[in-house]
Amino acid sequence: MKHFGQKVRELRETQKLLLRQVAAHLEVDTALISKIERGERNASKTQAVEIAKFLKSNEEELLTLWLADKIESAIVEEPSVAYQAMKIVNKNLKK
Amino acid sequence: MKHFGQKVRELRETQKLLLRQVAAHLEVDTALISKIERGERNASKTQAVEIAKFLKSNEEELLTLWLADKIESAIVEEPSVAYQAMKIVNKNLKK
DNA sequence: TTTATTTTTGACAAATTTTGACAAGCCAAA
DNA sequence: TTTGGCTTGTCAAAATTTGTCAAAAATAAA
Repeated sequence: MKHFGQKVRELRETQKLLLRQVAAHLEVDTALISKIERGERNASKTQAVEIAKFLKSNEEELLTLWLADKIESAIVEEPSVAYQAMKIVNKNLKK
Repeated sequence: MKHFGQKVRELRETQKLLLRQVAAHLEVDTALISKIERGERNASKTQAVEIAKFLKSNEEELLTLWLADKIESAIVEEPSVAYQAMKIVNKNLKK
């Protein structure tokens, strides 16, 4: 399963767009988009939404990948119990 | 399913300990423990481990609750796709 | 009730983390 | 080589987190 940045890069390249063009749309530095695509930085939610729009992608799909990345970041600190913890969260989600 | 803080409070009260005593062990202010038990603040991983030891609880169980809280915090920003995102994380976990 | 003890609350400064820009670097194509 | 696109490292500013303090509130003891 792809990460947010990977998906963004894929979309961007398919559409033959430059980092510069995406950056311009978000009004940020090109370097930042580069980092986001390579997973070195996480996009803010706003940025994720803007990117989705600009790349004419399914917004929900991209936000899902974006959130998955965030969850994975949280898990890094204690991967050994990640599975069990996810189960708990799932249970809590349903309420 | 309980949250980390709830479980801590339960353990502490069962053992008839005061916030002050737990706080002393972690060398932090009583107010902080109060906040942690009520879920107003998240404990650091170190604190979680120290609390588990002091309350003679199963360390893994407490860490699991602790991580679940962290994941839930991450999810708050975009709950609508949480379930799908969790699925992705689960898949990635298995690799 | 008073009094004493414990817990909670809100505000705050300090510490830490995150953020994005900038500038210099790399690499491939011309 | 030069050019254009992307990457990298570093930095200050901004934002968030952290824990303390003092005071209020709740609880328990007298």
